[in-house]
Amino acid sequence: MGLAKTEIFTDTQNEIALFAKAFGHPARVAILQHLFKIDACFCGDLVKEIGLAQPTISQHLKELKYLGLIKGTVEGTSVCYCVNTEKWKEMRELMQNFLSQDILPKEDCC
Amino acid sequence: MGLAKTEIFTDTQNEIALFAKAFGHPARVAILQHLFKIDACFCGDLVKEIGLAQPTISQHLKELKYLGLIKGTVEGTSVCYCVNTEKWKEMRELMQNFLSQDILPKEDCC
DNA sequence: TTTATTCATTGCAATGATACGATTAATATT
DNA sequence: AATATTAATCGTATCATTGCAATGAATAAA
Repeated sequence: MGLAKTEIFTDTQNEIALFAKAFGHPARVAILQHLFKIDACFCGDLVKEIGLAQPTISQHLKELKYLGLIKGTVEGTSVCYCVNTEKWKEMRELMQNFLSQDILPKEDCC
Repeated sequence: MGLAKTEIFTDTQNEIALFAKAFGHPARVAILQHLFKIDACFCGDLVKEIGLAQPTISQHLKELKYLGLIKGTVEGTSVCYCVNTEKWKEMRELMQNFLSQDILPKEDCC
């Protein structure tokens, strides 16, 4: 059916999946890396930097903005994007919890 | 076109996206959490635990196995699944590098 | 005001992902 | 051998995602 049955999972599981899905495309990974590297960036610069069409970049930015991972403020005809560090840390906390489940060293069973 | 243009991104960016996509579904998050919790698990147990049909769980397991994050060994009619801790740590290294880009405290620009 | 620039939105085509019923393959059990 | 159990695979339906051309909206520059 192409639809994830979110209702049978915990909030945490769904939240992890949502953030992970945002990183599930190399363009969004590249956008975030670039925003971290140069602090702030206009959409047009990202189009040049990444190499995808402007509507495509705009769409990826929209998703990242929807999750709160980036912010965008209008500056004349341009829009300045940057990482929302507050939300980023919140997300990282969640993801690192998930990634660090194996603190206790265990033997692989199979 | 529904196709990510992987050729215009770096290997690292594509790799991050691949692993992230694996965590982009709550069922796979739940499967991994359960495998960590009880060390090893049969497919049938996961079907009961998660609440999705057996073919669906089997499909999710296949993806996790393809990425090397889990291992599965046949035990009679059952298949025992467990986390591949080696690969898991490798993946975590990659993801944590990405998640820790903001070590230097910066001001949000917008 | 006219033109240019910048970016969002819309609409479309193509592909991917999710879910499951039905079936198949393999081993255990009787 | 016949049956049961377990899990993979196949086929199919449905929705999601990706990408871009075309267009629209808003501000800046002439």
